[in-house]
Amino acid sequence: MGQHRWADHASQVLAESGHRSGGARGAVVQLLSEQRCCISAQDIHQKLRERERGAGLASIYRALDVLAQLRLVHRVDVDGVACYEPADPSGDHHHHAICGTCGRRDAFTDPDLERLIDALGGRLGYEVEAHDVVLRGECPSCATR
Amino acid sequence: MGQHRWADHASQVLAESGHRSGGARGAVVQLLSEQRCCISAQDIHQKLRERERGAGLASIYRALDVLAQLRLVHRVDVDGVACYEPADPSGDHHHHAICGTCGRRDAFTDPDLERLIDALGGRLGYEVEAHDVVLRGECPSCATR
DNA sequence: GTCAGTGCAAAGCTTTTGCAGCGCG
DNA sequence: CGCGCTGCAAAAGCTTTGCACTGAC
Repeated sequence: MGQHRWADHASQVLAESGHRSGGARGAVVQLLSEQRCCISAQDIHQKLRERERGAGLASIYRALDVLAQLRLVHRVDVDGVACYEPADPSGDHHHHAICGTCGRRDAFTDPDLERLIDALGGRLGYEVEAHDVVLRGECPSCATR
Repeated sequence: MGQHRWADHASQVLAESGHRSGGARGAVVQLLSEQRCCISAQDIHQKLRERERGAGLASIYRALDVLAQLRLVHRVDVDGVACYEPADPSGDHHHHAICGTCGRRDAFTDPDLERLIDALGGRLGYEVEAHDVVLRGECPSCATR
């Protein structure tokens, strides 16, 4: 999905659910829409400070909390810290490969994987609402070095 | 794998790598071997205190750290807290389904899933060392209630 | 004007680290 | 009888909460 589309979609959903626009939360939405992969609250804080528009750390956490409850972002825990990324409203989503050496994070999708996981939920009797897959190892750059 | 076998295996690997036995770490290994699914450091602390053999929280974290580095336990992050479980020395492993309502954790295995994930690593160019799959939703008990 | 949103500071949690003493090998 | 292990306490993150103020509607 295009970045702008998500940012617009998010603003719209926020407005429809009675939230006000502008301010710190707007900056968070804007920054999130530009990310290629998931990002932590601390990283958001720092990146916003590098721009003209700083924001309090607490406001960032509160904004992310609201966005997560509206299902506009996904939360992914990476090594004990919470990372967030825009959620595709169409339901498409991806998973992550994380390099243990350089910290690089890559996203990938796989339809077979999704089908398999759906089937698994049924087998277990679980009403599966979400699922995460994380691969850990060395990224192509680090592996050949 | 049987519980005793893992506890014995762990003790043996610890001894072979120059670690001493007994004490807090022994209690952690013993407790871990009795668990059906992953458990957090805080839970270990509390369960050990309920028995005769308490252990300092710091010692538990240090023990888990050593065990993880020797690949005797797997670390799984659940909602921002680290959980640990015995690792099968034969390489077999399982994944987790977590109920968002009651907190129940179930383990499951699936050979197809393992194969698919191995193939994915190759496609991405990653040297995959580990992977985690987490299903979130409602367990059979909560879903029908 | 009202009330959600914001920023700062303080508190809460999990996890890590420093250090002195104990005890296994 | 040395050095690893332990426990306590303090410190170091990440995240949440309290409170007064600002600004959107």
